[in-house]
Amino acid sequence: MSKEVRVRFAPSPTGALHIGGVRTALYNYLFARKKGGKFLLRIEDTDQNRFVPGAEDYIKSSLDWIGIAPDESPWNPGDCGPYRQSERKPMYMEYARYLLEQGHAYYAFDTSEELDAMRQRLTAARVVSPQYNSITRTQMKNSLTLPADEVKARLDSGDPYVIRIKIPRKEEVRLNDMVRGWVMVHSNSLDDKVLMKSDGMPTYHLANIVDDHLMGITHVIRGEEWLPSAPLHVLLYKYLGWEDSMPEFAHLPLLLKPDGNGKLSKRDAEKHGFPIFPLNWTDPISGELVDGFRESGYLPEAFLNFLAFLGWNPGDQRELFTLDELVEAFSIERIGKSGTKFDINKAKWYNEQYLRNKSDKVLAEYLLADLKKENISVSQEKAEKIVAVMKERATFPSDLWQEGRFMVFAPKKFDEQVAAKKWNQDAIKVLTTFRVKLAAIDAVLTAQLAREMLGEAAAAEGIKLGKVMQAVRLAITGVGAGPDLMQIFEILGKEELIKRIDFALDNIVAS
RNA sequence: GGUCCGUUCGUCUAGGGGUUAGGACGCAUCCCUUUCACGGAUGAAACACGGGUUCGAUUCCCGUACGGACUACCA
Repeated sequence: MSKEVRVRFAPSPTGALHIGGVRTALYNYLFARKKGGKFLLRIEDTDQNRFVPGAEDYIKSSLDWIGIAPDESPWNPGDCGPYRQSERKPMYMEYARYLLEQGHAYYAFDTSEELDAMRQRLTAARVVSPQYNSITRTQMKNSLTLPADEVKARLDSGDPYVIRIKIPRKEEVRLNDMVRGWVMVHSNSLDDKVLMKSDGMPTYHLANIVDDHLMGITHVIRGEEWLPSAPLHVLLYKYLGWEDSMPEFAHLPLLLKPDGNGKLSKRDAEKHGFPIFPLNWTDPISGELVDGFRESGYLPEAFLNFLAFLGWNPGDQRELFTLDELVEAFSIERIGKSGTKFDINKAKWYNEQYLRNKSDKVLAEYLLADLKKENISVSQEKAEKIVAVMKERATFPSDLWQEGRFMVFAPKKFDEQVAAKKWNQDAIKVLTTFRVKLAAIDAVLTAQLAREMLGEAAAAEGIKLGKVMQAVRLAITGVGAGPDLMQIFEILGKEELIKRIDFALDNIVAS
């Protein structure tokens, strides 16, 4: 029997959660569900300088929005807590000490000025990669170069120090990535990364390995930006004696800019006018607001579906998937290797698909909510009729109202181009006759009845209905295009129609 | 610069030693329709380049180019 799958999403609370992060979380979630395992969330807040208030709530809300809440998290702890690295601070030193004892790590006392000087010296000497490594460490202030008593004295006196990993000089480090296959790196291209910072906090590298091990993580699914440091992580598992339980790695392709190249960034959102964050976010320091998919009118199921397909596909030609269907279809093997450009058109298309699949009842709620903001009230019945005819042309729920304002408000002005082309004596005659007929009926105006009456009006004037339809539409809605006119007539009703015809007759100026 | 990763229509991608290289978004045309939209149909549109290996390569290998990530006491 194989071990229960446990995966984690491990964001840093340094600002709004980027869409790429949401995708990483989603893939982790899908994999966990598919394998009947657990999806955990761990907050990686070891850098106290970069902590941003509210970022953690933002992460939670984002995942909740698309329905992928973690099984274990700071706000829903399991047996492996705490789930914030800052709260796990006391746990890391033990492992750093073990590394020290085993000779795989050492104390370093260099100041940042000394480190800068070292890098400058190496750069000046045209060393290809100036780094703290097996060669340069012999010239720096650390427990490898300093006499033992001085090291002890420094530690005892509370001198600031860091603990660095001692990367072996000649070793081939390899890992079998689930999306990329074998990746090999020679240890001489690795540097002696800091494991414990002088403030007593671990760096990402140590904390990550320790926590993943302690939390029983079986698969690490994360962004490709981590691939270069994965060999370091492999080495840490080995030195900590956890090689046998080392998780499998899957490095996800990055999300790229829609135009040109480069990683998708906040600037792209501003430049192209579409969101790249799941929810609205106001920076607590600058006060700057960035738009979210949710507030921009994207439905969570559409956003989710869109996101899943950024770098993954099911291998067949289906494109519309619910979360459950995604779970069913998901596999890491079908994740692509290359970076993915972000195309907002596809996101809009998904939104349209999901919007149209919603019932008129649900859609009416969106409409009613928008109407309420403007203190307009219409009946549930009328709202449902309106959305029924509007939904085929809407991308966002707000379009239901924005594109259909004429359903409530009579036009005050009329599209001049349409008026110039279509408004003529024939139109005026037909409308006038139609108005008379309308005033004479008692029955409730249905689309079918409206159609008959308008046809009769045209026939009475000896005019082909098709010739004047657009003018009629103009008179009633103010514009030249829209949903089926007879449906609009039915929704508007007799009285409103008469009013609008009268107004149009008085106000449209024919050219 | 160095290390690592990648490269099929504009975009997301399927495929894989012999295919008319398939689908989706977007675009165009046509049909439906009183209009627009929806829907339907059709079309334009791709294997980065150069060498191998092979009877045959877009597919395998090697280079080149291009792109990306990383190169902090940030994650």
